[in-house]
Amino acid sequence: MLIEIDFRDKRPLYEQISGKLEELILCGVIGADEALPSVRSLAMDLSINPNTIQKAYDALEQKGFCYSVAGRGRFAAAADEVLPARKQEILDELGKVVDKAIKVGITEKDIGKYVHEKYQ
Amino acid sequence: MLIEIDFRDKRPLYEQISGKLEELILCGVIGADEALPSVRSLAMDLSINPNTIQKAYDALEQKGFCYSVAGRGRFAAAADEVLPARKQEILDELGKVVDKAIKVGITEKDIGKYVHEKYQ
Amino acid sequence: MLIEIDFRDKRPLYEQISGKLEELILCGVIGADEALPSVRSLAMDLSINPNTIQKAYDALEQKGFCYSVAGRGRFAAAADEVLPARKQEILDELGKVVDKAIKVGITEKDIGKYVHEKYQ
Amino acid sequence: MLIEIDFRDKRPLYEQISGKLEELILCGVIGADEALPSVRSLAMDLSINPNTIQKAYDALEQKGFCYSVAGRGRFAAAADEVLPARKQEILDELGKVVDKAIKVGITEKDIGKYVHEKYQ
DNA sequence: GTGGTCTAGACCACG
DNA sequence: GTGGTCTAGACCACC
Repeated sequence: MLIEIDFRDKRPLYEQISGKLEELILCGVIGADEALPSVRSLAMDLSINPNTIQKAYDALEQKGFCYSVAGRGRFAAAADEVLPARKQEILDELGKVVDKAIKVGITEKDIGKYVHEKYQ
Repeated sequence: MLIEIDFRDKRPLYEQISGKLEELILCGVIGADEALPSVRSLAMDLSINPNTIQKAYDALEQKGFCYSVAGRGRFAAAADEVLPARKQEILDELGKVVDKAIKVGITEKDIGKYVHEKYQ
Repeated sequence: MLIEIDFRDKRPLYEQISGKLEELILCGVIGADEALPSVRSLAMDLSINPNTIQKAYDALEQKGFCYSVAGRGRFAAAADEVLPARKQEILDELGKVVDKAIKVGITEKDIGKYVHEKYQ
Repeated sequence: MLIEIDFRDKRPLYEQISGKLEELILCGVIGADEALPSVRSLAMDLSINPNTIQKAYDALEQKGFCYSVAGRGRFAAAADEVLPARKQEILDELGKVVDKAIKVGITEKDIGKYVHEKYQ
């Protein structure tokens, strides 16, 4: 699988996992209506308690990144459906960071330069 | 006092407190070598246990935002001494957000526009 | 366990504990990613309050000697990751002592002889 | 006066002060049987509580660095009388640091090189 | 079970 | 009065 866990990461495991899956869905690595690995198989794969995977999937579904069909499994939502919300989420985050930057006297130009480098 | 606590905030109390104090010191509201409120008095002020304040102050001191003198009290460090580190910290944070933005297809131009609005 | 507490020692308990653990990790007695005793169990072991152990572990983690995983426990960092910093720390300490020695007229040769004996 | 206080120093004030005086006496800046400043004048000088100075002088006298004459004041001991003890004290300290160095794998050669630089 | 946070109340050294 | 350490016991999220 494409998911790797970083045990040093301070975020809870389930959040790491759901985060990774969000990415995979958004980037199209997991296509629309494609089946996600079952709770048990993914748990085996990552050597992690199934409860934790369950929690990750619950969070994912709650955010609209996948849907479950009773008795059949879980399937990815279409990237287009969740992308706009996700974009807004990121922009909000960006807003907070910029606020902090302004407070300590980082100029708009500094940020522009820094961002530009990232896009190279 | 200039510190207020938000009990709905998910962050631990001590982090909220040390965060606020960081700001106040960085922005010069608390000048270099100015005395910070004593552990006990701030605890009374915020109706919070002194141990929690102590922990907040410990974190603050560990980051270099203040220093303590036995029997005398606690004093703010000069803003200049900690500002550069703080700036870098914020830029790093910015970097992470931009990485996410790139991943979901937000363009550099979008970010630039968004940032520009913030600076108005 | 390999940790013992000396109540005559003037250093605070948490410092003694974190100090001992630093040693054990640096010398490889506790290998990389090996689990450290849990806060509660070590507290029982040493007949010490869990909060004190927690504080010791916090200090340890802050210095990079271990990392914690929520719900799983605490694990030692690789010795290689922290050894260089520790070496520098010791050399700095050495520097201070040598400065004092110079001030009172101890010769380089005296020190050399003294150090040499230690290495026998 | 030649004494300066560093409020960021974690050592208690009285220890800083007695330490500085020890140095001055050992290096001969304050000659044998020379009068030390009175408690009150030194307290004024450093803007410090006289009790603190008193404590520093007590420590100094207890270590043999000075002696007091009732009604006349306090006078420095001869450097020769206290030097040997002080030298041994420093060598002991050196021993502890070297022990630590050995434990983390610093070689005798490394130490030699480091010490040599200090003596340049 | 684990780590993390918080409260309550005590004691110490320092100034 | 100040900061610092320690104990006792509680609650939470995570696994």
